[in-house]
Amino acid sequence: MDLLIQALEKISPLPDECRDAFLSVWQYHDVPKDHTLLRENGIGDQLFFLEKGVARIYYHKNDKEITEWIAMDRQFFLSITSFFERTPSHLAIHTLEPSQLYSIRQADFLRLADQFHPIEKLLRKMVTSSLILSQQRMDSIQFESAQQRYERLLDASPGIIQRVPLSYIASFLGVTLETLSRIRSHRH
Amino acid sequence: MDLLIQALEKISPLPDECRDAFLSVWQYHDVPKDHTLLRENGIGDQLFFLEKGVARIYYHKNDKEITEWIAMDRQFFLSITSFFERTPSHLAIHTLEPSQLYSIRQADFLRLADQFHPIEKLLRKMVTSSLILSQQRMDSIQFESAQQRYERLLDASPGIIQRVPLSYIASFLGVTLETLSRIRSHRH
DNA sequence: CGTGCACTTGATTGAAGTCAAGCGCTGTGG
DNA sequence: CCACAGCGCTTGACTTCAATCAAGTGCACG
Repeated sequence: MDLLIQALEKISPLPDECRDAFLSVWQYHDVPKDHTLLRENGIGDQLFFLEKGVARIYYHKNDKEITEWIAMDRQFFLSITSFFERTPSHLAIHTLEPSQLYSIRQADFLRLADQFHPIEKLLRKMVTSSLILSQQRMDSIQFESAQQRYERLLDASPGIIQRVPLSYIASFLGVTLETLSRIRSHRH
Repeated sequence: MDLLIQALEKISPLPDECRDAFLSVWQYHDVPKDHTLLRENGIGDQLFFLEKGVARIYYHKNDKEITEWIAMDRQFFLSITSFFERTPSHLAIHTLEPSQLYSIRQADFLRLADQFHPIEKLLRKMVTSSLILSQQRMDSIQFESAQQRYERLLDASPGIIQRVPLSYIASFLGVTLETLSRIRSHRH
């Protein structure tokens, strides 16, 4: 649980008494590669912390699979679209490597936030960073070419190419697999 | 100040003692049409509440003007990009009608959030709704045609066409003025 | 009565999607 | 041990949506 605690403290420090209450509502999962952690069961209202491994959040939209997020070691991640009841049907999480991760239910998080000011603050900061990421991604989709988005991704997550199939990366970048392939061939 | 209080209470109720402290840091502005409220002065880290009127937040990106948001009566609005120090240079706010509005500095908001749990919660909820909006908009940009985005806007803000020049609406929708014009001519 | 602004219309271009075929592994059954 | 099936990725031809560039219209106001 050390890595989780560290990551939390980095966002916003928690006094001991509420830290214990908070940590107790996280669930640990140790799963193999290609494991489907969540599947269309309506319980997508969770926040995750990936201690080690690679995971992918995706959902279906008009029979197409959309990769909403790819998380790697020591990242928090959530399906923004379903954490806040705008639930797209069919949310799923799927590991791409053997992974260890923690999850917390939204309801538990909110209950503790009501009870403890520092947890409310932590939550606010987490939502804020999600918002910033969301804006950056929107900006990227709106104003950058697929080429630039790809280069930005390589920059932000070096090594992702080795660990994640291109088809998922393409979907995450919002382009087709063919387009991604062409981007990769034109620039070395 | 009644409309502001009402709008705040609707998001998250505030006990009297912190409500007074909170309200005291809001600034009132009563400005004519075509008034530039903020202009490239680096003080874009503000949240606004538009009591009455129409306002537009925009910034410059490679010499082009990007309309980030158009707010109408009784809406909160902020430049997400600059409220959280990802500051794009040259943020500006501009009224499109005579308007009455309130503003609060980010620093004041944060200070009071630290002091009062209910204000922290209010802030968290506001950031959360921004995040949801941001996601919806991203989704819209990524998966919908310009046509569909336009129709969605008409739905969400009927009357906006009468009150806001098409060039701003086009920029807000992420298309050129010409494209918007064609969209409008093809469908009634 | 022009000058400019808000918008429209037309012609051309470009980025990415779609459909379709092909290539090179890897793993499994005969 | 080979053969072929399937997956992951590439390549090619064609289409589509929206950007760009370039005129043109019509109205508002000084």
